[in-house]
Amino acid sequence: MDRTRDFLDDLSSMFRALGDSTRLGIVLGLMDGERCVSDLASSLDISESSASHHLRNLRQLRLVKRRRDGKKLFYSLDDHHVYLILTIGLEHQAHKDKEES
Amino acid sequence: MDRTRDFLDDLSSMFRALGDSTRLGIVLGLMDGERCVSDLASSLDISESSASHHLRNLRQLRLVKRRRDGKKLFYSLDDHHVYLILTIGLEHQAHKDKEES
DNA sequence: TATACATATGATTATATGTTCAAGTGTCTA
DNA sequence: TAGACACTTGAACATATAATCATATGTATA
Repeated sequence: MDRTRDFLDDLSSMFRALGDSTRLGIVLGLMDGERCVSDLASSLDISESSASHHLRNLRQLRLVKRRRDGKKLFYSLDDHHVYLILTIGLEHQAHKDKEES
Repeated sequence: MDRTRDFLDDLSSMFRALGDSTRLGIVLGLMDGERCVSDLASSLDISESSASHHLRNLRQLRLVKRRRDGKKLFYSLDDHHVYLILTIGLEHQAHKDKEES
């Protein structure tokens, strides 16, 4: 009955999902709007299979959602919080980079 | 010369650091203020060695900082962005939990 | 300065995770 | 309805990572 543990596990899973540079590239690529798999794969220079695996991971954690249009599946960020977390992460990183120079 | 890649690697490293439930427990435990290693270790029910390893990881990424007072080392969050990211993460998770019920 | 305390570090090992490849599913169009 | 497209899935493998244990370091105090 340890909800604290589950909560920690769930939240850390979300951060872990963003903790892979390929997946992070994907979600950052979705900040401007929806994209289909082949588009993401080619712009990130990864295989469609790899993109698909990562998108599955992100979708299971409800970080992204998708809709079908014909043969294509368009992915987008699922929730405003995801956008916020990414924005602050970007700020944090920019701030660190500035300090280092 | 690929700064984009480095930027992605650095940012994903930060998220990855928060993507382990033990480390996440540590930083959440620091949201209320500084704590020493033995204190963190006992409250999270982990060994001091494990706590120390994780704190080292977090410190290398500049997510936490420390100060010495006598024999003890007091750790705290390094930067306001870290606090913000955690806050939004907590909100996101609470929001998801609510939807699920 | 010897001892205890608080923490750090390095090596080892077991597990988790990302990538790849081959095969499968769903959708459109000729 | 056959073929092409767009994507998904599962298995296999290689690498990354966390936990543990033994040892080392830094600090206070008797």
